[in-house]
Amino acid sequence: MQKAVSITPTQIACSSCNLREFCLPADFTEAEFRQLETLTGIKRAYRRGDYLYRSGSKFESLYAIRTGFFKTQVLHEDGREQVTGFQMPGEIIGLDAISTDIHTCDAVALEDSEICELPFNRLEELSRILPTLQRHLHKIMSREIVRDQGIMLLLGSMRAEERLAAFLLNLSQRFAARGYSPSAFRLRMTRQEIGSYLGLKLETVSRTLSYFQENRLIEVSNKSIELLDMPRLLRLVGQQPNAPL
Amino acid sequence: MQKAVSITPTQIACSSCNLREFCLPADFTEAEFRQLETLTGIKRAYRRGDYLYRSGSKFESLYAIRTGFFKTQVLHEDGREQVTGFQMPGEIIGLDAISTDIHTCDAVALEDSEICELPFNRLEELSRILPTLQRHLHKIMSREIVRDQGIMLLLGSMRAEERLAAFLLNLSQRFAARGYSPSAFRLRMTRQEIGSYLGLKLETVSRTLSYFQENRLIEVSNKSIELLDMPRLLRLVGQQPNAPL
DNA sequence: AATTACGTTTGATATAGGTCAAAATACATG
DNA sequence: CATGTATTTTGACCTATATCAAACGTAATT
Repeated sequence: MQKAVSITPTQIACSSCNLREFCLPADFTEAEFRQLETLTGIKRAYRRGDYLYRSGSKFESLYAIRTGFFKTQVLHEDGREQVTGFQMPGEIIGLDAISTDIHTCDAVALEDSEICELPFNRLEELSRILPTLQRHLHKIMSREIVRDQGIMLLLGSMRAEERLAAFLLNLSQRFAARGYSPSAFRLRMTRQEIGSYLGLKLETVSRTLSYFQENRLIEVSNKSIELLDMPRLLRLVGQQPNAPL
Repeated sequence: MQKAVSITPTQIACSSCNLREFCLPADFTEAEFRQLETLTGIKRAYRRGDYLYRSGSKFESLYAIRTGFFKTQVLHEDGREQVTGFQMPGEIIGLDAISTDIHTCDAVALEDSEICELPFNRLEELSRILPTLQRHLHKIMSREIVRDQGIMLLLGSMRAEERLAAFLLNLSQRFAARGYSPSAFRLRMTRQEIGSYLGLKLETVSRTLSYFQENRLIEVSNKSIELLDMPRLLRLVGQQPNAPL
């Protein structure tokens, strides 16, 4: 993460928290902003491997990622784990816990990170006063539902190559939205974690990446990825079940 | 669907819409109820196969299912489809569309059904006035996110038998919550649709059901299912990857 | 009641991805 | 810097599930 995002007027007020998701298309008035600022509360730093919260812990706040990278995972009693997402700056985590006031997944820092805690009660109060904020909160939750549907489609009906291509393109697009290169980036997660997210074994992830490289679709070197042929990657994702590379 | 759900005082006010999800633990005052009732708007009937909404159509309302059964599905450009859920009375559909004001999936009636349309603007207005309703709406959306995480776990790390056992137990539990038998019910969907939902081919669904039957876990006859051995089904779900039946 | 369309079951066979294992590489720690 | 630990790659082999195909039921339609 080197380059900063261009800050539009509407983003200044909460740029301290990098609340991309909250700030995006919001058209708050000056007065509303001041209220919003009372919300953007405690900031915290996390080291790689630290848990932001654990499954089972009490829900108090949503968290906006300022810098760094997180993963969320649900654990099955028998020890199997499923990575449910990778989150980057500007994204909000903790939405699952609203349902029961108990977190239903773990959130773990994949690198040293800073987050901004958003006490949920405060957020609800404010969103009763600020319809724009209310709408925004709803959109964020709905977006998460849509994202999950996309993952179901991926897990339920794509083969390994498509899953991996979709994964890389998704990261690419999210980096681009943050002002970073869409075609060259560093993976923050292990092959194992990618595999868990995509419903594949780590060996399959590794093999498929190698295969993409042989075919000049990407260039991989450990965690460094370069997307060499986006059009072909895109075609791969929207393809018939057994289309050739 | 033959037996009605027992109606608690808090459920009377909106029982006309069977808004189980909204009514569950809500402790509204008399006055609040009257306001809520202004919301529960248009009721509509759908025939089997009818679309409640389609992917791409404009978002106006959430829908509460009063009677009947629906499925939601997302379509991939190449024609592949993924069933993302089966919904029964008292459940709310349409949450995905809040994100962009456009529906991102289709909702199709699996049998003749009645729904109750909840204009979303009205719902947002009301939930600014009624914190209980606001909280409730948030919980419903969050619950959907949690449900989706569960499906990711299922699709990403369970094998066919576990998926199907989890599916049957989930239906069982939801029927039970509505006052119907948890152990004998009729599937409203085809093997094909079950397969799509579980990331399996219809033949695999059929074979696995037959296998369960041979092992006296269930009794299947076309769409009629009877769960004969819930404890064993439960054990099957929470089991090591390759545990024996 | 006969006809047709649709859904389900079952079998035989193929294959994508899993499993197991070993070597190679990167990364962290004293 | 050296040493140990974790991650990644690659190979050989295996298995769960997909695919293809045919027969069988069931439910709508004439």
